[in-house]
Amino acid sequence: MAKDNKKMVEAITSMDEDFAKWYTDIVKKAELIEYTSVKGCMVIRPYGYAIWENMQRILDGMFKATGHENVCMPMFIPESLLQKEKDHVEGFAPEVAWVTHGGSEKLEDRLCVRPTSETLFCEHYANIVHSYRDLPKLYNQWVSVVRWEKTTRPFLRSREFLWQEGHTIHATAEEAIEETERMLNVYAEFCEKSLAMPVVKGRKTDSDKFAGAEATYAIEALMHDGKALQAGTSHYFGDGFAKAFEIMYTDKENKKVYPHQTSWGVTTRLIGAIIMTHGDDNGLVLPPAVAPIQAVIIPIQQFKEGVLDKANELADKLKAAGIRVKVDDSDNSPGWKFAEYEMKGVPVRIEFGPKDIEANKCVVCTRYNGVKQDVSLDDITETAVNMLEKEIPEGMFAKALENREKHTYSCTTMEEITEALEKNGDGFVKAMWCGDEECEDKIKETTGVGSRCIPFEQENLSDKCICCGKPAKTMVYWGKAY
RNA sequence: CGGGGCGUAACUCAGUUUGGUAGAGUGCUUGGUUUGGGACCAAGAUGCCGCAGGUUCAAGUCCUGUCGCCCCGACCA
Repeated sequence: MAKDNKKMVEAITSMDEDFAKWYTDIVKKAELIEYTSVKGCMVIRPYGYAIWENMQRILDGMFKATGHENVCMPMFIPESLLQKEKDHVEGFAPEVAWVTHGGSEKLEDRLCVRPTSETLFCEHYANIVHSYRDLPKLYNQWVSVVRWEKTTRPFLRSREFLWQEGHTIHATAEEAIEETERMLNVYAEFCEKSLAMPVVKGRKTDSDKFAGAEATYAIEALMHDGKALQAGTSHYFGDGFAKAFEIMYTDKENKKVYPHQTSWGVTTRLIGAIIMTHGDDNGLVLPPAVAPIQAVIIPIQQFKEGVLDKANELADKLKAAGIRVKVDDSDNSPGWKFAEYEMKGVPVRIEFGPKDIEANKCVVCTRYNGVKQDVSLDDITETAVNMLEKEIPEGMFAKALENREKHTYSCTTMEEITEALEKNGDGFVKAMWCGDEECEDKIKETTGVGSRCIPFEQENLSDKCICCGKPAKTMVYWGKAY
């Protein structure tokens, strides 16, 4: 009886039973976040924040390697500045938070808390860009932004969230377009290599474009429940913002011309993406590259002479190889610890007790597939490094890719879409499209799936639009989205 | 913004139908025994029953209002 009660308290809801509940169970029980008294604003706890710090470190290195510099813009935007670009303000105004008072005094011009910083960068660029010699500027910032969302969910949609926003300005359209693509590729590489999460690269349809952009590119990932998640975006602005903000430079021919801009971003939503891509009914499963703890050592019969000492020695050995390792010498039972670190998604667990010491080995268990094996202490460093750098990320990627393939359906009629979704569950639908927004809307209305992106990797499934039957222009990925 | 659900201990919840001393399990603290899949025994500490009014001799329970959170839709990273 006591045992049943315990299960009720400790267990997480299974994915099949209620995916949304499973998700919130995980973010709470893996100690990633805690709710606060402000809706949509969460405490990112040390374990969750450490994941973000690891993401930051890797991405920031990639940004620096591609020539970018970090800056920091203010968090307030005067209303007049936000309104300079028409589409932009229309897109964001409905969800901005306003500061109306300074102390007890009402502000003449109210200030919005940045929902994104295009306008701030533009104002700044107008001041510092004068000559072709000033270009390009390849800037990025790591900050938080605020969007007053109605429906909020930890990591996936919060009112304040952490992100990086890159903002670049270039002499030519070609250069800016190249930058847009480069950064999308950086994101894709990061997701696939560091997060072991397969993504589809493509362009957004016009109806789904960023407010003020000429073209929006995105990487789309498929979550375990068959819903799509936009994992990163990269926008090409052309010279639209430059015109609105009067940014001009003098070119080599001594003519005043408009520069071309881009922006691109990823957010803490990626943590949500990891949860929903790799997680299982035992909890979180973290890709080694971003796991705060990569290997946890669980001493067995730790009260016995020498066990803890040897465990710490083993930890030191692994640390020396650059592995983030923890020895859990708390007085919880081994079984409790197994469950705890599974919940927290630690990629590698090492069980280590008297039997192992005697046999000069340890028991290594990999989180993503649950496989347990004996490894000689002579080989443990090499084995662990290989697991963390190669075997686990590759295995996780393959598993995620398999799930995506299983839930990707090529369809040539509307009925096929409905059938596929009903029979196999939500997922990506590949179908041809004429390019007409009316058809886009109609497909969503009748089948429930919206356009996710026009993938760069095109396939010719048919010559006709799945909706109207007119000649098709492109193949589109459709899906239900987060 | 529409629909649904919920606010009682740190957590999960019972108690509300029919008003009458504030409950359980888990967790926490202390001591002991345990340790290869969420161990066991014993002793403890913990409550503005979301908030504000009202009805009543008496309100966690009834009435009115209000705030918040979660889930599902529509929209958005």
